Amino acid sequence: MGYDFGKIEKKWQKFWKENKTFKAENISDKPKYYVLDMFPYPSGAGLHVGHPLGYIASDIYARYKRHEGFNVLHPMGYDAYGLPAEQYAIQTGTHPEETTNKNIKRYREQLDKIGFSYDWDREVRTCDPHYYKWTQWTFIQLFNSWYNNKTNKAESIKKLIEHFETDGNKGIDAATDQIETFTANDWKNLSDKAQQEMLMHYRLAYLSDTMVNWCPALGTVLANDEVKDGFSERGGHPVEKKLMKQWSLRITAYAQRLLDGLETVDWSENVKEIQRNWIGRSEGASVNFKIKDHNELIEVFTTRPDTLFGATFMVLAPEHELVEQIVTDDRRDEVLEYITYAKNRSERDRMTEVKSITGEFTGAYGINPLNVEEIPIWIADYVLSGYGTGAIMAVPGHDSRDFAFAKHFDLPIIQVVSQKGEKPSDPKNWEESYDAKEGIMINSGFINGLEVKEAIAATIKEIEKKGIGYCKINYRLRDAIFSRQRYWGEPFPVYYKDGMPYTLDESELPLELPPVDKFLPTEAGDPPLARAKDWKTKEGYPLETNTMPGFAGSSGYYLRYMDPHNNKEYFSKLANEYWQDVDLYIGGDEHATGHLIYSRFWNKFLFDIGLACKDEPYKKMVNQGKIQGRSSFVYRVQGTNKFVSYNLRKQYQTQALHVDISLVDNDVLDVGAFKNSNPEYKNAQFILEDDKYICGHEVEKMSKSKMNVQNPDELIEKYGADTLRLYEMFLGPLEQDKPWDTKGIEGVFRFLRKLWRLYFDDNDQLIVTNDTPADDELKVLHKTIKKVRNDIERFSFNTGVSAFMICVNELSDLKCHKREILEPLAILISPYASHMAEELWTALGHDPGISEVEYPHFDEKYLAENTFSYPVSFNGKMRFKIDLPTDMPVAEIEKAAIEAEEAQKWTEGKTVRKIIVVPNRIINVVVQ
RNA sequence: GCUCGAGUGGUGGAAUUGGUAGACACGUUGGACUUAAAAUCCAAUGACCAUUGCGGUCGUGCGGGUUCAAGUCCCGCCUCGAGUACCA
Repeated sequence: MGYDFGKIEKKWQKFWKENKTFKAENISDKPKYYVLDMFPYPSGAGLHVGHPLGYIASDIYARYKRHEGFNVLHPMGYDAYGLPAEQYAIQTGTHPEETTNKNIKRYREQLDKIGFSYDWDREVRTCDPHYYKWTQWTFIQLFNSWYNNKTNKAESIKKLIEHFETDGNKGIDAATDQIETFTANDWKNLSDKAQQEMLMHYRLAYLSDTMVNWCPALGTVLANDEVKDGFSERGGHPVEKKLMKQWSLRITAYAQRLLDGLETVDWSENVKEIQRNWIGRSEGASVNFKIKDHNELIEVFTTRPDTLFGATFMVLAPEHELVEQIVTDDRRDEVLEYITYAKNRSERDRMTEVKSITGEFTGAYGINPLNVEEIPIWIADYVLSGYGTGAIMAVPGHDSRDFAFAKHFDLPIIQVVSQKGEKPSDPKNWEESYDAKEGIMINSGFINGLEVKEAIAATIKEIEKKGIGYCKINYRLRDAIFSRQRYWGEPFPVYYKDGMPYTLDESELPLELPPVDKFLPTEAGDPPLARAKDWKTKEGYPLETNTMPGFAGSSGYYLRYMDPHNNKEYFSKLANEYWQDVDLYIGGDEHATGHLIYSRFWNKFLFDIGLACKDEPYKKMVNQGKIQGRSSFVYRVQGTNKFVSYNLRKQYQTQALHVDISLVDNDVLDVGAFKNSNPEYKNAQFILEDDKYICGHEVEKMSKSKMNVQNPDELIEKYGADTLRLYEMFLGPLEQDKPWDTKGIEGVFRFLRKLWRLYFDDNDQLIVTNDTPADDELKVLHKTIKKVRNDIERFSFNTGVSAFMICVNELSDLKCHKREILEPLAILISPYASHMAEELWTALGHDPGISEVEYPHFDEKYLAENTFSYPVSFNGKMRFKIDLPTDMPVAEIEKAAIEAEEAQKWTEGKTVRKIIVVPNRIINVVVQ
């Protein structure tokens, strides 16, 4: 019978489930360790081999930590809201909940077969009212909070109202777009509604008219991170800009803290860098320009205030509010026409036509505040309304975009920075701008002769003194749009009175998702929830018809795992203080600008209001690479039904066609199966090489259309879960993208059977003896313990598997069947091949429960050597080896090396200049 | 364009701190066992040259450099991948 993985794996999966082996306790004397996988969306296609890669890695680590005596929290659940189930509902009428439950069930079955050590009692689903009650609850807290820049945290809106009542907004430094000041009297004279409108400018969850990414095909608004290159990430539909009343979260209030927090977490530099770019902090100055014959000011943001003397014109975004006021009558027609043109240009056009330069002169002039010169004001769509103030001072001499614009419209260019010792040249002859970050100021009044850095400081000082500007930090990060015009999401706990939104009382939560007749917008264009019957409060006020976006439910899920069945609160203080934060987070880096920013924000807010005890949610993160597919191809001779084998294809005009990888073994096509796979191929003919049809191959994304999807269930059926677990790890470094190739799995399967044979003979008889192990056997074991421990600690699971292979090869060669060696080995491999380890453990006479047994420690004394086989190099090239005692003095080693018989050949007729000896490493002889 | 990451045999990859390049595995070839198959085991396997044996030369994307010694460090390029894109 041999290694019967099917029987063994079923048995232990059942045992773990029935005994709740991996249940985590909230009260424990043990130290805690929290291992989390990124929240999966249960898609209809089920798992392919790429999905469990990270889960296997985290499972190995979690099991290792359990062996090390930690109380391990290793939960799993589902990010259950999402577009695919809803799109399916629109097409078929099936309720998304039904689809989602079905998919979750499938997902769970697949996960169970791999033998993960999850504590399933803690499972959460974002679409479960017991769960989303707390998502809604958090929204209410955000609505009732504002961000105090002075204390640098979120505070209660009640405190803000009290301040307004006594002092107006004087002395308030808040994250807000409210710039005008008002007094206590002003505040008191406002109507209820006007007061509510004012507060909207402060709330962390607020309703406003916002330029949004509207996706007509999906019928909803999308967040910036859900749009890629002007198309929706899900479905790839075109996206356009549209002004809509939407809920937003004031994540920009946290920009600096989100940036600073990155310094405190152990994440890959890659993801941290992506987040830094996404937050996009830039330091500079805000400067006010007067407008000739007008009272208004134009505020611009610049990172280079030192180049103010080089500003020869100004540019406003076409949407800028001052355009209509300042445009002169003789320019009005052209300017209005340009605004219309800019508005109608889709985001897509704008992106693809970056190089084309367009703009119009407004007829108005701004006044450079430092040299009082009049400079023309233009409008152009290369200035974005959404960044800074939507207006710039153009310094064509030292900014490539301004330069291109100036060249195109023949505007003046002045050089204000020059390199030390270099003569200024005439910008008229320049081919491109001189974007100098260093240099000496010229043509710049009082800052002439200063270094760029000094000039920036001096200019800011001067404009602050004159009251025309100030030092300013700008962020690229935008507030997060939080409304979706969809059905399958959390309803907002919000109702409207006099057109103003109010939150429901916490006692009314959860506000459950109502049934609707169709999952489509109403005829009036309102979101699907507007179809729900009696979608209003008891008092009859209408409820919000938007729903929350996908990232709402996934932002705080890791906190709910700490205390998932709590009906009174999000999670208890006790549970949170025990589990604190996630020690190890494993998942893809594709969430760098979405989930990983939003959940950090969410957590910081909960930290501010005293709920979460940690400011950062994920202490350490490892990003697993993607598993790519390995597609196979057949080559059809053009215009025929003839297929030519890979190496002969060049002799014909061919067309490469994807062929299902299940029809291909080791690049050889199963011709019969291929013929039967499609009626079109029924009568296909083949041009073979060596009587075989060889397929071509290519590494591509794993997808149905490329016919290269590898499903884990089939592999488990054939080889077992332990083989799959090991093979996924053996494939290569966890963090690296790598192609899936089923060929290699045989090697891992062979290894597990070889391991099995150390314990059992061909008749399934245990052959483990109680003999005392020899030194070389102990050495093999301890060498392996050292390597495997080290490899787990540094997440190098592929080399860990290699170490096991080497160990088993060596023990097999030694014919070692000794308990003192094989018992520790079973524990050592238990995080990897968990089912087999339990089986071996019980076969050795122990009670089940290897997962709690202490992980073996290595003893240096078994690794000690008496001799070392020195590689001897001549001028850096290894020539021969020589065995010498490990404690031999250097002088004697030199002598031994030189006098060795093989050395003569290399020293003959040459002078030995020098001998380098690194003890127990290398000998290098320098000859000439 | 900018930022980050990566380039090692036929393939996946190893070399953790500058110290034996190619561990481990796949694949391939040859052999043992077998009526046969599966399974298992043994041997060879970077390229080139020499093969009667000993061997030798080259080799980690390319070109330089530092060093007794470079896949690893420095400088300059090339290619691929990811992120971002008029961010002032």
